[in-house]
Amino acid sequence: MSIQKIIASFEKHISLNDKEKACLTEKFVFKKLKKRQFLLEENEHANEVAFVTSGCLRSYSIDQNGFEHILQFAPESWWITDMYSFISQKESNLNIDALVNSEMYLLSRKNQLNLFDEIPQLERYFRILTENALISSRQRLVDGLSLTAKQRYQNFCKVYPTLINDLQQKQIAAYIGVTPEFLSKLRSDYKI
Amino acid sequence: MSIQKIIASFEKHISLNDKEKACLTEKFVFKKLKKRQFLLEENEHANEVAFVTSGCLRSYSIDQNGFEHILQFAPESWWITDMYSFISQKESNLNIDALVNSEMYLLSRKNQLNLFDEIPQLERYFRILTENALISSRQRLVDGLSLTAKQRYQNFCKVYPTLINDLQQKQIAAYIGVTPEFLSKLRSDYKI
DNA sequence: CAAATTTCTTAATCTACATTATTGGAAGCG
DNA sequence: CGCTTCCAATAATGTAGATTAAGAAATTTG
Repeated sequence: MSIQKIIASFEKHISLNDKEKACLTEKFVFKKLKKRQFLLEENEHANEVAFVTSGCLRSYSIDQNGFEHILQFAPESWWITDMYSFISQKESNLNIDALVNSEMYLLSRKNQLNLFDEIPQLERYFRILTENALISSRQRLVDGLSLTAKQRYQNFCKVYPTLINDLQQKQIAAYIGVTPEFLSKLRSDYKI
Repeated sequence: MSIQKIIASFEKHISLNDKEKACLTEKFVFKKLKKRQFLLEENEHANEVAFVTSGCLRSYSIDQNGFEHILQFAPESWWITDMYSFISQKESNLNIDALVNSEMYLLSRKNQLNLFDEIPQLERYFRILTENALISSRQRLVDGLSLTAKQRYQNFCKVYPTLINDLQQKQIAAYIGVTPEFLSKLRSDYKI
């Protein structure tokens, strides 16, 4: 069953006995989204974090001029939520939607906090997960400040080789921080 | 004693008994840095995380053209390290130095991991700390993609009103991602 | 305290990337 | 199956912010 993918993810960092696994799995709720459907919209509350078992989601903000800026892609076996809203339980500034038909398991903040008390190893898992997310977010900040658009694109191709084929160019553009037109130019220069 | 500032920081998120506090404090090592001295240099290993009790540190990377890009300021009661090197124990890409004479307590990764086992509440504290750091890092990413340089400067003034007086303009410029010349222009436009 | 160094300001010029517009092709849809 | 909507490519023009330079103010150092 696909919920095994969550267990597998946990067991990369911690070990769980059968009782703990049973306790865990009943806290998750299965959900399907069709392409373009939302998991979360701006001004809603992010009550859950999602573990994607198939497909691909993205989180993004929309600026004053209506442009989308993508914060995160979540393909299979990735977690996604609006961390700010999830933790503070305040209104979200982000949108999360499905780029293709997708399946996922949802864990509410309340259930997550209960799990932290019941299974301290789980708090360790999420501590490690968050540390790694922070490292990559900080690296992306440095890249945004140091690299040209072309270098950021080449970097993206190197870091996410599997995503490159599945994503539209406008999604990649909205992630690396350029217009689709300019990314198209970069790619055509690159071919020559 | 200034190590009380660490305890105070812990107690914002978790509660500790006297025995735990004693166990804790003996794991920290006091350190002073004079202005411009390094806590960490590129290619070294970040073996410790620092809790600043006075002064101000910064972490930054140096790009191909020799320009500095600041990732984080750490004034009093903030933590700072190169998370990537600290966790992976690989070579750091960052530098950390003191902007003014500073005092701090260092906690080694080894001691930190031991503390996580001895005092599970401490793992909770660092989980929360890392969650908050991730939220602000992601917000900064969005701001970098959505806002103009002027908006980022105004934002910085709003979010870090206490830092504005203590920091040189070139440090603020290296944080918000503009040249010192352009920040100077922004500020003169702003006054009129 | 004077010299040296660093930082800030101002201004002219330059460029990486945005904006706008047009076209052709692919994908969704009734 | 044709119609519509979306997406990628190309190109002309525009602009936020970089670069360069040089003098003034502040800070450091001997």
